[in-house]
Amino acid sequence: MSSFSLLSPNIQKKIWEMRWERFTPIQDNAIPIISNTTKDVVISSGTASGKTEAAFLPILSAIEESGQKALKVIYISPLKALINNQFERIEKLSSYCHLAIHKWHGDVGQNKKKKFIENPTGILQITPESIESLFINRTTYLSKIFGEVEFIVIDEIHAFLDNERGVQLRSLLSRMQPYCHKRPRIIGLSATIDNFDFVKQWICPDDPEQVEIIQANGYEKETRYYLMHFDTEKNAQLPLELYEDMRDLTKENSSIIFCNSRSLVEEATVMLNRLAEKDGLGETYYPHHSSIDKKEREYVEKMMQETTVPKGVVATSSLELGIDIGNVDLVVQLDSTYSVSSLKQRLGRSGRSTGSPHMLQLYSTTAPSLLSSLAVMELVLEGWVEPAKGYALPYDILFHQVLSLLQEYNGIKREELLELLGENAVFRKLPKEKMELLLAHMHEADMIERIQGSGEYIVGIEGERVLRSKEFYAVFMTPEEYEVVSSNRKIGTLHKGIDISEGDHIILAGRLWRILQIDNKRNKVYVEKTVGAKPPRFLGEGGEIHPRIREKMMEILCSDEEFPYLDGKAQEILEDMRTIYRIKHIQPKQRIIKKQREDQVFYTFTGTIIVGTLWRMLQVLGVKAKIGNLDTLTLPSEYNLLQVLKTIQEKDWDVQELLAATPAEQMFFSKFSPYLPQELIADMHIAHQLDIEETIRYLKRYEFVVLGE
DNA sequence: GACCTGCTGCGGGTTG
Repeated sequence: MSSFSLLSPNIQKKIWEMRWERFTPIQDNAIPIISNTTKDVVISSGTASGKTEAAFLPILSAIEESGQKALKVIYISPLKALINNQFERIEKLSSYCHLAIHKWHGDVGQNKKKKFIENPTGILQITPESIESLFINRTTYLSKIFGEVEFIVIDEIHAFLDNERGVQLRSLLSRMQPYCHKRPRIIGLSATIDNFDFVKQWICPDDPEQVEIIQANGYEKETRYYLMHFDTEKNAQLPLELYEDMRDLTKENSSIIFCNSRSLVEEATVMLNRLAEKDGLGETYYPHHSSIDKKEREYVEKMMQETTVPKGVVATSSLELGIDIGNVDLVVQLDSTYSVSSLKQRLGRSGRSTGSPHMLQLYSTTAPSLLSSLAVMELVLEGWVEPAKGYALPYDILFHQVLSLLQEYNGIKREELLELLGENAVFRKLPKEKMELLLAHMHEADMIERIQGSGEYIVGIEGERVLRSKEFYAVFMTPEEYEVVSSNRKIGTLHKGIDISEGDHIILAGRLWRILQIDNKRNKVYVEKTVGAKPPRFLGEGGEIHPRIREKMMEILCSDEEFPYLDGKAQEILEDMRTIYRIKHIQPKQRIIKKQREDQVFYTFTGTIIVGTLWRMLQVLGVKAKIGNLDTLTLPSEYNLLQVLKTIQEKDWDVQELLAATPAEQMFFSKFSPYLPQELIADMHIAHQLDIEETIRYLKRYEFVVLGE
């Protein structure tokens, strides 16, 4: 235990008390670097590898004394639930150190917040949105809170790398800096990710090379996995045999059953409980997704932690991040995930104790889903994950942060504002003239005003309206919802915009309900218990699929490789899909266009952004195409597609042409984009949705083969 | 062709 001697006596005492025999590999690697250097650190490894302790043991040792007088550590989490989980964990570790630990998020009462503000010491656990609220509502306390901070720990940092929420958080970290006596060290905790260069840049843009990456060396748990296929007709309910198989598998094991939609979670829960009832066991499966009431979800989480008999939780990605539901034996994935990192994270949730293997059961219900499941699983086995790439162009968050900054400074000179933005890690690279354009636009719309005389900017009348809303703090979009209520008990929510009527029967939170009344004014739906119902629909958007997954699918189609983890039916379906590729000797460097009687289908096998760009290019050339399942392009057979693709390749594309062909309702859209001038929305659309260079490279890289009827 | 995340201050009412 070489790391042991680096820790303070009180922490050592705690470790003796907990009877730890050894540190995990990640802890052994992290403790010396956090203790003996002043570097920023990323600790990257799977769930349950002891990352929290790897960071907090040395941090608590370092701040044990000074932390009793001032706030020394800010722990930032993407989830309130994670803060609540980690609160107990960190409190336990620090029980001999006399350090205060404070929770601050939307569910924490005003009294506790007031108490902390008056005497900020020790450790603060907080969400990005609540940090935003400090800058807006507690401006006079910022020096007192941030002045002595030495460590900023960011949990699940991978959840912040590619989205607007991460831009907001990174901006807030930059905004903290002027209040801190010295730059706090940033410690990121992450699931396994790729592209560490990007992460280093994110953490410390001024000196990325000083950031140290710590990974567990080599040791990986044994993984057992199996894929079964149950062919299902389009839009039909999943076959009973599938549910029976799933029931058998989860009868004697605790499990998480991941589904790709909330509706399916509801359907599967009811079906599995019916089967369990036949065994005389009653309710042993519980649904978990974001449209189920929070209290109900917390009950399920707690019950999973404490149960001694095998139970199953049927979930969406709501259980993908580190919410503690205890250990489960088995993870089931119903149809392919949309990303490799998602499957990897889900897989990591199985394995009851350190000795027992990860267990994963994949099911597929359609041929394309089988192929995708296989590709994603093979990429997990190869150790590949989607690389972090960031949020392309953050003008929407710039708008948001300008309002928040004006509130924070309560009047600021134009030059000072531009200087602050120029120092901000996420806005510094934006062109000056675009920033000026945004300020002029905000001024014109009364979002901001200039005080006569001093010329300082302040929040304008319209800006107040945006800033003073509780919707302001979070930068991501949320759908409008009804609250579903039964005799004064909250059950969950339904999306507005989905067709529902009084008298409809729905499944929600694993139970069957009849809709009594829809109150559009109060956004409430009143229900009563019933029998016989279908799950409701929810709104959703298609996401982005990385090209590598599609390429892998094509490689699988073109090879003879056998996958021993497939059942007979899956092998049969795969062989079926492979036939035409074998007969025509198709290679992975080729892509095929199947001519049919009335149309032709182009099997692109590349990522969504490239297909989207290609589709827009076809439109500019007057070629009408439809994007279908698996990102295929279907177009009338009269076109000579080979000729068209050649034209696209040789044309000198101007992105403005593609933009001009894009109707307003298909332009980039986010929570704050409606407040931007057209020019900046267009810039964002280009940066986020179009990739001419990659699309041309794709066309050059592959050979396209036309197959007849 | 989907999923997930977050939130102030204040006024008015209710509950222990």
